[in-house]
Amino acid sequence: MDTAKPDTTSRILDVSERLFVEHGFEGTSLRMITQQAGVNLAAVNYHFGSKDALFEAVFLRRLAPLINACLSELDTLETQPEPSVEGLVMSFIRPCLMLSKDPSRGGAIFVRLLSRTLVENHRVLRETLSQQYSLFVERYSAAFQRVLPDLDAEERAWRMHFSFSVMFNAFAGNDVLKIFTRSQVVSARDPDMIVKHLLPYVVSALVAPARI
Amino acid sequence: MDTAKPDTTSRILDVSERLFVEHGFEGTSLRMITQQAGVNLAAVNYHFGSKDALFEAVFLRRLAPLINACLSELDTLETQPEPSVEGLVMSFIRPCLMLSKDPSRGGAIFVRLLSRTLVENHRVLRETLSQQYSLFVERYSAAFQRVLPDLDAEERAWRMHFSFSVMFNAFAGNDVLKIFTRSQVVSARDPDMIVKHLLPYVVSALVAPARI
DNA sequence: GTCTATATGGGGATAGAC
DNA sequence: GTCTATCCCCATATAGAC
Repeated sequence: MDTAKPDTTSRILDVSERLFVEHGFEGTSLRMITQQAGVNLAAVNYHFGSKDALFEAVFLRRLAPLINACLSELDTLETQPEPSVEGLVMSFIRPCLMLSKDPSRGGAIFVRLLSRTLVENHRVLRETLSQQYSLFVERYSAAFQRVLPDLDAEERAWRMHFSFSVMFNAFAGNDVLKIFTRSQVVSARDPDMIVKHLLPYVVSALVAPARI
Repeated sequence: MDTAKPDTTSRILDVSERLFVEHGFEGTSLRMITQQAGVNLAAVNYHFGSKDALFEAVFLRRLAPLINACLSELDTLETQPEPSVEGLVMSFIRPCLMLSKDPSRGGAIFVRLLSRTLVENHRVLRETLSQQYSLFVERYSAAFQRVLPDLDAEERAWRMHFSFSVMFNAFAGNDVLKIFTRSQVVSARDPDMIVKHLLPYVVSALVAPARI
């Protein structure tokens, strides 16, 4: 078993990922990071150049594999003669599920970080990443058009928007009802439990006949 | 027309609400707030005591009216012999819509702040507010049980969870797909447009027959 | 690559005059 | 209630020894 501690760069990335999601970008100091990573304070600037660049590196490490897994699922789906709505939804859920079950727990944390950074509307998502992965939305838009051809484009776009919203928040573990109650209504941490209820919910909403 | 500038306390609250949602709690300094509000740096500590207390005050000003509007809608609903799922969903949407259309724009900003603070998992939502408004979840849980009696409790809780998640994020203007594309898939800023598509989406998912 | 020491600036909070 | 001036702490970043 490999119990040797990873190199400095990885240790910083792992700790940063956790601290950024816990305290946010502004709320996390280099002192917290380097202390918990067991490295010297100057190490972040030596290895990454700045706190901003470190933040970006945290994303670049995990986002590409996630996107590529989704695109690969879409490739497979497109070879099928009659792709189902379930299949399309699962092409997004499956990679998220994979992340959520990451034994190192880094993946599960990353989805939360993505969610938090999205709501923070941070520069790294607005600029660096959005232009890099716009293909993702194009491919999914086309795929949704294929499985839901009877909806007009506007209604289809909204259902897609809502569906990604609920799926993403489910995996990020965002529980709106937590605002109003200490005890959670659902035990939203077991990924398989999430999917068991999430998939039928989203599919039902997507395939509902259009209102007149 | 009343063009007189509001008093110092209100000005600080208005500016804080906007800056907190824009830059987050940690990313907003008292210097930014007092400068934009056109008041002295010491004013925040004089009127609110601390930055933490100011943050809490920003919430307390708007959350109580929102909750009370929802509870009042539920009261009305419970006088009806056969409340519909649409009616129940609208009992949450209507007060959110009212906020989103607040002519001073403060309300619309507040929903975003609520969303951001939820994801930040800030102390003020975890401690101060959750115990104060746990009645909200109890009332909605009971109401969902009444309109969806055929679902088992677990499935109902999950559907309720997902529904609040998608509704709340819709009003907060959170667009997951923005991560991957500069241009938004939907023009998510017109509240009426949101509701026109949101209500059917949520209702379809809620009323779908339970899977075997 | 790693460390210590430090430069430089901004943060929240407050004392005390007006 | 409002202002100035200031305290003290912690932030990021870097210089330079090892």
